[in-house]
Amino acid sequence: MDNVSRVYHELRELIVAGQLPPGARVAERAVVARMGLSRTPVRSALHRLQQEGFIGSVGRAGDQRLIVTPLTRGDGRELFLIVGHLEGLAAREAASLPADARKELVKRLRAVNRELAVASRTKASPARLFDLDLEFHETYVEGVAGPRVVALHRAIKPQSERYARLYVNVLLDELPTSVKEHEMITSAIAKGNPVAAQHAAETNWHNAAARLAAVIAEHGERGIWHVLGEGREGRERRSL
Amino acid sequence: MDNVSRVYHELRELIVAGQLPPGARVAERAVVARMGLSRTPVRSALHRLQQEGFIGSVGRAGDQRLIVTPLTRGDGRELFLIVGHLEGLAAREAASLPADARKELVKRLRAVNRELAVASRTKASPARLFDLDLEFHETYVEGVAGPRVVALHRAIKPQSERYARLYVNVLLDELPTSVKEHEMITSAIAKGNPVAAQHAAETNWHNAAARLAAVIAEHGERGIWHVLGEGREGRERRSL
DNA sequence: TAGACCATTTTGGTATACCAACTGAGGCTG
DNA sequence: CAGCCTCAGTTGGTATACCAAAATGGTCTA
Repeated sequence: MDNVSRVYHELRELIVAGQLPPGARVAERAVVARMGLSRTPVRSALHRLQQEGFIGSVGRAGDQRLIVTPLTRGDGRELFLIVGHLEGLAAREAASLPADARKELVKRLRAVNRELAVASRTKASPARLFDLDLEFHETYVEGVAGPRVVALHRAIKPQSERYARLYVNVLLDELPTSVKEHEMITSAIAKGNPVAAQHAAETNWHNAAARLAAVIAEHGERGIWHVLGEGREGRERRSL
Repeated sequence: MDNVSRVYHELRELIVAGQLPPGARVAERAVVARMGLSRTPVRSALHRLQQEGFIGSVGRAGDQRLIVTPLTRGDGRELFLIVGHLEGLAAREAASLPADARKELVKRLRAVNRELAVASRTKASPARLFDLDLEFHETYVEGVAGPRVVALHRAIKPQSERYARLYVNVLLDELPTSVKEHEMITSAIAKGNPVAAQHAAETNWHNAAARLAAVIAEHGERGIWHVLGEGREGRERRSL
């Protein structure tokens, strides 16, 4: 399963990073050529990406052509809400942990969130802010929630990152709000209040979904059109 | 993708129905022999089942043996909670629908729940009660929630059914409670109260998870041991 | 010149042969 | 008789050849 994992992760990375733009064609044989493997493992990886929603198919049944899933307003909203509910579940579990484990967790959460606050004030690079936000959320999901929630989270969260990366600059303005919401989650976990923790996490993402929807409504659905704007100068390959 | 789907659904049906007991070995070649296809489509279907959690792997990396996912208390609880949150999301969307669409939906929900109440009082067959409960939940998920939620629901809900089928008799005693909870969901949707609808749906499943955990704690984790009790008379094949 | 039609190419799906790693049982040895 | 070792069988992974259907692009005709 090692080779197919490699293909899976490499392609996923390309998609999340936007180097394979939404709507771009993804052809088995092209991936094969790029990766130097046979079609079999590539095919497995593509199936997995397709099932998880990174890749979609267009055309009727029988013959399907694979494309990178477009980024639409509705899809983004749904994605954020799903992630929010998964993390809500995780937060609930986190707040139900024994007191000492909770204390440990809260300590780590506060540390990360403090770093995020500082980085936000000092206008750190978007990438840095991103990673810190990511780390905060991972902290109360990984190792806390059950294996199924963690697996779903790992599969779905990166898809929400596609949206986040695309609208970074606009979304970063709201970072102070996020920091406050993070503190809400943390303190609910600290108090051992599962309902409040769940609610705080869901609210955080619900707000993010609303912000995203507003941004997309204003700026239009980016990414879909990028594909058509080909023929530019020396960019990296924009399709496979 | 047609052949793959056939294999996928047939195997999934066998697993959910319990004809392939938890822990049973699932060998590619055996499935190939049974289905009369080549390994390629079978392999795809198995990968999908594995990713969704119907099938698990045992043994270290490199060589993995596939088995039907065991039914444990922790896994059941997690599964029920996840489904509950997905349906909570759906219920929330349902309650946010325009008034006329909501009215239509509520009408169908009430009809199904009424049927369920009657069937419960008249001690209808477990299968019938099951299908009605299933239909109720499907009604406010399918066609209401977004495509991603629906897809996740379709992949995960059947796994919770494995538990439900295994503990039918015990779970059916609680059916009147379920009927009441269904009415809570329905009326929240009728009132157009998203928060209440979400909460009602989640509560329904949260209670179900608690009931299931209690039953499993009392009766032990069934299913894992069934596998060992092979060699009996003319049962259908219990492994592939 | 515009439109329709046909051949070529490209696509994903399938079957199959080969491979390395692991399992487990049997025999051999002390 | 116990323990170890070897070897065959089984498993999942990979590469590859073949296939049908659909998109593509060019040409021929009205």
